[in-house]
Amino acid sequence: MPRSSTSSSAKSGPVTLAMVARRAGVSSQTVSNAINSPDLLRPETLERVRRVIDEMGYRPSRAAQTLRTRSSKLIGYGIQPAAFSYPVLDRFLHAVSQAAEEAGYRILLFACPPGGPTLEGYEELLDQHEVDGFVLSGTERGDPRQAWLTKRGVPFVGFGRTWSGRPIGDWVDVDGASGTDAAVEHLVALGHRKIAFLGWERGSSSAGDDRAEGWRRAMRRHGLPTRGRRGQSSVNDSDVARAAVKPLLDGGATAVVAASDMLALGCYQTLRERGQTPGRDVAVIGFDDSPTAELLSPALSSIAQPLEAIGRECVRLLLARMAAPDAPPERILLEPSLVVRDSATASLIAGG
Amino acid sequence: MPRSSTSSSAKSGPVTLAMVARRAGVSSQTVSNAINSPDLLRPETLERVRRVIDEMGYRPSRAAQTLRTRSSKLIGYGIQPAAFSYPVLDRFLHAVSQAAEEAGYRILLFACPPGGPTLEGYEELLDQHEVDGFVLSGTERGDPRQAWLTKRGVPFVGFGRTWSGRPIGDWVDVDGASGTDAAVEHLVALGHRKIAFLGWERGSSSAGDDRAEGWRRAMRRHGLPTRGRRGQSSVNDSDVARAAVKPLLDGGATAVVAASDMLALGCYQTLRERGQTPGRDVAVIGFDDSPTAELLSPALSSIAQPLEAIGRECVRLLLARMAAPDAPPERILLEPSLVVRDSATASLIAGG
DNA sequence: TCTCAGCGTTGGATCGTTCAAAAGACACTA
DNA sequence: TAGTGTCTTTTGAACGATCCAACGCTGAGA
Repeated sequence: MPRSSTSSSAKSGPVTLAMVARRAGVSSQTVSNAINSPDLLRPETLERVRRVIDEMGYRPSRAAQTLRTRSSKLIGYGIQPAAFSYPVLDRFLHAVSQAAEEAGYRILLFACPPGGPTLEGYEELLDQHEVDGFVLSGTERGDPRQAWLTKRGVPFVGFGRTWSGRPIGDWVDVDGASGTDAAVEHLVALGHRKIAFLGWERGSSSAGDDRAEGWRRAMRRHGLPTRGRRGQSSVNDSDVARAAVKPLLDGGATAVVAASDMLALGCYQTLRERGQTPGRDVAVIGFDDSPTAELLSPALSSIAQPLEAIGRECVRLLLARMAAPDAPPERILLEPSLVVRDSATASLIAGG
Repeated sequence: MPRSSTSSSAKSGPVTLAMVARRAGVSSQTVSNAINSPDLLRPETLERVRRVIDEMGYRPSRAAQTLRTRSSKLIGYGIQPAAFSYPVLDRFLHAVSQAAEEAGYRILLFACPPGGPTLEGYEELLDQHEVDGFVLSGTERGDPRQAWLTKRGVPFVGFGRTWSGRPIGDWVDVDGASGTDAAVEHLVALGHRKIAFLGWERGSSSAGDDRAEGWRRAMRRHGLPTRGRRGQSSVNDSDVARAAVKPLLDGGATAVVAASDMLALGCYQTLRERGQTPGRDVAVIGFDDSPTAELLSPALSSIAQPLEAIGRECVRLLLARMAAPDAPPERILLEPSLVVRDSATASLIAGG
């Protein structure tokens, strides 16, 4: 019956390879092989060693493994202050952690200073050999991290494309354009023609531009005009968001696709100020499917990112990069999915 | 001029203590002392060693330090799947990371399985000597973690009280009762008398019961009846939340204090269904001050937790416990602050 | 008959750091 | 001059794992 190391090693400190070896009557290298390359052992030896490992509750010391193999089995993730984070960060972190663990890795969190990530934290972690690689997120135009990590030969994967210049390194991203495109399709099917887009300032956020592009191309495909239907808000200001909606509504828009749930909320507010009801007078679709979306009244339709898949792919690409540093870069574009709720179900054709 | 290890060690691998020692003309122990106990060196030697360290961009290897000192300088945090997390987790994690870094520690994330944290992940991390201690959160009645960690002599700190039986270990918590008490005070000052509380099922969440208690005592202090004014919703179901609000409104409540922003949102919805306007017809105050609170219309008043202070205190208590394993436990109760927004500003007295 | 690759295992060196204790330098006293 | 004490630096040995080059033996191929 397996026993935890607690009881077996109560007085004598941790159980080591050598202790297991002595008890099993083999050398410590054999025990090491039993764990790392079991096929090298004769089946009966393997069985015996394994039994002793279980009996003694042996677990290899990560510090010693790291020192010897020069691999910490840790993946660094720099967490940014709240202002820059996004509403489903917790789900993303859980997904990445889970995927990492399945591959024997863990996530090391470190705090990025406010005002955008600097290289300092990354450099320290690397110089101390504390991590094997990084997962980046919140990469924007002019972000120096990818180029710097590439130059140093450090494995990394971005959640989010590299937007500036030619692409650097591996990344996983969500096809935001495809999401807003699908949103427009859904609205057109409901009978909407005057569909506006509420995003951020042009060029201020690459993901935002991408989402705008999906709207634009779907509109064009249906022969619908986009002029005067694109509203621009600043990133973190709900007042500006509310103001930006007004010209869209003045222009007679019957539906609004927003680049985030926060912007969609701004849209809700402006509608209410005008005595209109979101979902009935004007359809609204958000982006991110944040937890509050389904709690709003009316419940907010939103474009959901496949976070579990994102986490899985991030880890997969990162491990592949570690295994083959010179392999050609791999880029994964995942499809988001439109979650339809009350804010975008009423049909314009049937009248409502 | 300090140079990163990149350039100095481009071909020869990492800069080690021995390399610094050779270049500085001292033994490696002296270099170690220069870093860990500078007062042992003669000032001029110290100066010389330090210059070489800078020149070569030397940074000690954490793995080697960990192996030798048996301290990884890592703090474990088990992240739970989204359903159990709470809306300001990202800010909490950033705060803890930051505080940890200032003390030379980092946060190691690991994924807890859905359905509540198990001991397995904690045991593995400990047996492998991967972490020095833990920060726990989401502790509820019957949570086995504190007792188990205490028995094994592992340092930990809870964000959230231990509720079952007598208290175990150190913790940092927010005085939820004080928060809801203050909310009631604020509402009373506005002229409200019929103030309801919307919480979770009695006993299902200890923090929820605590928040209810603050409401009850403040009501009692003002001689206001609480009977029939406490609504109970289940934890993660917005339909139930909406239903639970109805009897409260039927009872003539002019204000609702909710145990979370999500519940407050359910309250918004029910009000709208009845053609009433939150903030004008019925005042609403939420809890957590999640990012969406200020984006709602009307902007939701909410009780904000001092997350930076929480992170700081968590780290402080944890380090203190590591330094003195047998010291009496320390418990910190922090005051939340009421953030007043449009959902609770209209005075009942002046009429509105 | 001789060479040699392969079998499963072992001993020894090594990763980079810190700890404990010894050694050297130097001044001061007897 | 030898002895004592203080201050500074060095030496040698861990810490716990993995990598490398053997070990002695067997059977196949030349």
